[in-house]
This record gives sequence, C-alpha cells and structure tokens, in this order.
Amino acid sequence: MGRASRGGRPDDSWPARLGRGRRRAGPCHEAGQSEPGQPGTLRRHVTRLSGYFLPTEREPPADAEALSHKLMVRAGLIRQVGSGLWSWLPAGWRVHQRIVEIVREEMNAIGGQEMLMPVLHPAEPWRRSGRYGIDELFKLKDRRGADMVLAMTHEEIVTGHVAAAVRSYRDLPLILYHFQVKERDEPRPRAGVLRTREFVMKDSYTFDRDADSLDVAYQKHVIAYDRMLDRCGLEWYRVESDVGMMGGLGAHEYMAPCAAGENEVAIAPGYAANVEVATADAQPVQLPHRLDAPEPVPTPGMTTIEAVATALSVPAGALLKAFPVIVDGDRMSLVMLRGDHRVNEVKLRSALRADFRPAHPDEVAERLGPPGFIGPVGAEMPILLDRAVMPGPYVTGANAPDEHLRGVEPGRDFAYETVDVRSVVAGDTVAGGTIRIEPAIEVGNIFKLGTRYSEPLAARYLDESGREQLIWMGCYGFGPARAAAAAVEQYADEQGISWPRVIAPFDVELVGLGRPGSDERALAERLYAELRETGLEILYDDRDAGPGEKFADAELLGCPLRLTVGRRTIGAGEIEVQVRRGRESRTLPLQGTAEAVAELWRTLP
RNA sequence: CGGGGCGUGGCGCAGCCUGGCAGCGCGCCUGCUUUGGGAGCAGGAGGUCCCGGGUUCAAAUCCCGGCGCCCCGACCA
Repeated sequence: MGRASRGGRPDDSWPARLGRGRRRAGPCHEAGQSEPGQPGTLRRHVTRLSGYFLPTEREPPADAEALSHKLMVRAGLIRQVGSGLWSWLPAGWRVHQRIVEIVREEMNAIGGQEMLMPVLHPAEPWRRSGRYGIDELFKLKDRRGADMVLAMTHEEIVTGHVAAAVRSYRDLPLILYHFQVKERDEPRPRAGVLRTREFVMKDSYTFDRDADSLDVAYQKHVIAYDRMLDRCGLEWYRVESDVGMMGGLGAHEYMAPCAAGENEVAIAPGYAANVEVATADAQPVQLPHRLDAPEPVPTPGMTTIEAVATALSVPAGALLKAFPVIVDGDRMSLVMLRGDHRVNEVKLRSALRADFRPAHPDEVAERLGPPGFIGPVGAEMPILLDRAVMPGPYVTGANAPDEHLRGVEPGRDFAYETVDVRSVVAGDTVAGGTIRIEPAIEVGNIFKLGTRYSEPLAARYLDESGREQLIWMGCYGFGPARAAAAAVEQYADEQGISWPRVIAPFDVELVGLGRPGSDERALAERLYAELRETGLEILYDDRDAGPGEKFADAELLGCPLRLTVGRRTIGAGEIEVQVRRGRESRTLPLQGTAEAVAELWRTLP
C-alpha cells in the first residue's frame, strides 16, 4: 500500500484519508479529475461541481419514507437499481469509503489481517454447516448444474481456510477480516440503504484456543467497535442482544438511535439492551384485597384484558394473562404474565430453551377451556410465571365459559416456575434508573460463536499436550452503509444533511458567486488552490448558477464547512464561512484564509 | 407470506371513473438579461403512457394475465 506522507494534514488524529494509495478491490474510483501532487505528498482531488456527477433533486422520490432515504437520493449520493439494490454515486461512495477506512484502521489496530473472500460459493460448505436451508440465502446453479450460493456472510469459507492451514496452538489466535458485498434475499428491503439485499459489510472472524482466549478477542472487538463508532461521529449504544437461532455464548449490537431504526433499544443509566432481550423491574400495580380462595365472577363475552379489567374495576395489571404455547411441537405449557404486559417471544424462546408456537384455539379448548377464559387454576400442564408477577391476588380466566376467577394467588392456587419472558416497557426501572425505549438502527454486531462452525467444518488444532481441540470462534460485522444512513438520520435538518466532519464527502464546499470571469471567481480559484495546500478535500461549486441554487445544494449535501466568495464580503477583505451544523456564519480575513479554515475544520464535531 | 397502494418525459404529478390530438410544474437545450438564497423573457428538445393479450371504428383510459416498485405486518444467520 502506498502509504503517502500525511504532511500538512489538518488533523493528524485522522491519519488515513480517502483517495490516497488505495489498492483494494472494489469500485472505488478517484473522484473528479486528479492533479498531480508534489512528490511525496497527497494526490489531491480537483473536484469542480461543474464536472462532477452529483445529480441533486429538488423533490424526494415519491416512494421514499425514511429521512435518510429521501436526503441521500436528493443529495445525489445514491440511486436505486431495484428493490433493495442501490448504486453509490461518487459523493456517496466517498462517504462510504471514509467509513470503511476508519473501520479498517481500527481493525488493523487490534491485529486484524485484511483479506478478501469471494461472494460466489459452492453450496457444499453451506450444506456442511447446516445453513444451506436458510430462506435468505440466494441459491443458484452454474452452467454444469452445480449448486452455488451467494454469500450472506463468510463463516464457512474463512473457517475452511483456517481448518486447512492451522495445525498447532502456536498458529493461534487469529483475527481475519474483509470488506465484501453480502447478498441476502430479504423478505422486505426498505428505507433506502438501511435494509438492502446487497450491501458491503466488514466481517471479521476470530480463531482462538479456548473460551478465555475468545473472550480476549471479543474484548478487542469491543474496543475497536467503540472507537470506530466514536470516530464516525455517531450517537450509539452497545447493547446486549439475542444470540439468535445460531446459539452462541454472547452477543452485543451496536445501535445508532434514529427515527427510521427498525430495532427498539431499552436504555437506562448504565444499561442498554435490545428490547428483544431487555430485563427490567416492572412498575408496581395496585392489587385488590386478598381472598381466602379463588372466587368465580361472571364475565359474559369478555375475552379481552381491557373488558374484564373495566368490568371488575381493577387495573389491567391486576389480571393474569395466559399465553398457551406448544413446546417442541407437542408439549403444552401455560405462560402467565401480568395483564398489562406483553410476551416477548425471543425471551420466551430462550427461557424454554426450545422452539415453540402459540397453541391453536382448538388445542386450547381441548386442554384448558374456551379461549378468552383460560387460566392456571386446575390446568394440568407446566405453568411458567413471569417474574414481574408479584405475590398477591389476581384475576384469571376460570377455564369455563363466560367466567373468570378473582383472588387467585400464585403458589397457593397453582404451582409454577418463575421465568422472565415479558417485554420491558418505558417507565420500568433498572437498578433504580428509569427505562426509555428508542428506535435504533443496528450498524454492527459482535458475536461469540464458540464451536458452532469449527465443529462441522473440522477446524481443530493440537494443544501443548498433543491433544486435538476445536477452535473457538467469534464473528463481528459492521455495515458502512448503515452507519452513513444513521449519520444522515441523526444530524439532518430542514436544509438537508449535516455530516460529522470525518465522514463527510468533502471537508469544505467552496461556493464561487458572480459570473464566470468575474473578480469573485478569480478569487475563488485562488482560494481553491490555497485550500488544497492545507490537505483539506474541497468541492468547488464553479457552476454558472444562481446563488440560491448553490447554497441550497451545498446545504443539502452537508459538507461541514461552506465558504462563500462573493462581492458582498470581498470588498471588506473578507470571505464568509458557514458551519453546516447549526448554519452559523462568520467571516474570515482574506489573508491566511486557508489556514484559518483548516483550523476551524479541526474544531468541528 | 398476509394487507394496502402505485407504475404517464430526468424528478414530482394531472388525465383513467364517463374511450376520441398525451398534458402541467420543476429540470434540460439555445439566445438575451440576471448573480448573496432554487431569477426573468423568448424560442426549443424530450414520452414503447410498465409488459402481453382482449374488447372497440378508436384504449393511458374498459377487461384478463403478468412484471416491477413502495408502505404496514409477519420475517430478518
């Protein structure tokens, strides 16, 4: 890699920049024309808007809903090719590549070794790992009829390489990663680049001797991910997440809160978890007085919590909701939770340590009673009681038509096992702190795989005593496109995008007003040359267009600084600089403008 | 996979119900004017009306079939 000098960089804390000595695969083109830099210095971009492919639109596409979708299309960053399939136009790709470069640096910093694996795979390793049946996996045949797949991740392949090459504990640990396109036949692509069928992902894989060593690799990724998210300028949370169908030993997701997010995150001081797995203390509920024994009450036609609670003048939380499930296809269990709570199927699945489905109405009728009136008293099946149900008298179904029971007390009136299977809600508490729930987009995840892949793919090594051992693995994903979209969502305003400065397509947009050939334009040209000397990346709006159009386009694209060269200020020996975030303007003296701009840029968020 | 909606010039849309010259705004091209918040005047280019079939003297419009795209839900190693 031609690691060019970074002399003259305005920010040495950010060593690598787009467009410099990149030699990786992928369609990363230099933007605009290039001018030869001085020997040993950066190759600088000469990017004049008059010749740059940045098709902005005044109106968002009619079918766009999410803010990032609308703005990224309007700003000329992305264009749609098909459902969940997007092209990145030059300015958009610059953003993407800046994020990629940050991720690459942080991966290298923890000892990651970059490589590249193909997108097209033979089906065989996927059959071996047991993932060939996944619906989201694109499957195809080659001309000879051999089954092929388009990779959604690369566990099978990378594990195969390691299995073939690693013999000894001395070959471990390893951190291998690549940036590669992933293909997923998503049931429903949505929201621009937020959920697509094809996207670039950084995925890394760690290979270790044992669980403790895997912990170390995992912890390295926590550090790297924390840093890359910070550097990208995103607001983010690292949250506990579900280990999913793959099983696994632990997992976290990196979530960027934003309105278009598809996930819900429960956040309290010192706590953050995906709502799918979040645990919290429920808000208390006022229970009625106790009874010596359950007492039937007529509830004709009242099959909902609301109807029964209203009729009996008790809060919904004073009822117990019964959720009958069929576990592993045959056994029925009854899950009981407070009437004002909802079953969390992800948590229930892990509590059961088995797959389940809700029981059908006829199964309910046969084993318990009429649906809408079922309860735990007299039920001959395992009863799982959510831990938010405090001791006391509750109203439950009576397993008889049009009848409920009141004064039902867990333990006295039915036996149970305690589980934690409810979805937390805003207002619950964790260690005294109140939970709020925010939508968020998952930009990265880290996952302890254990031996999930090393076993079927026979990735083993010999330990010090010559015994064969399975390799312990972890996998770690990061989506630059989602990070970019999340940044758009988090910082956009009425005028458009407002990039964090390190991932902006350009550092500065220079707007030359006046007619081509005017004094302003001559000054703008001179300033353009000076600015480039500072190492900043400049987009120069040299179009023959009105000021309104130029300002609007600049604010839509969202570069952190906008310089305006116009008659109004040059008479006073000044030029105007606008900070995009907040849109506040100030003037800088014409003398030493470029250095002052670089100085200002360094202070931006 | 269930529900809803849409497909007409580059973008946003009207026209469809009630069949009869394919329109509007923005953008684009040329000229002149204009140059600190999407400017004005004049002239101009650009459309297999998603595709196929049917009905009809005549289909963007009615009928049948298909394809594509969006939204909600389900789903999302």
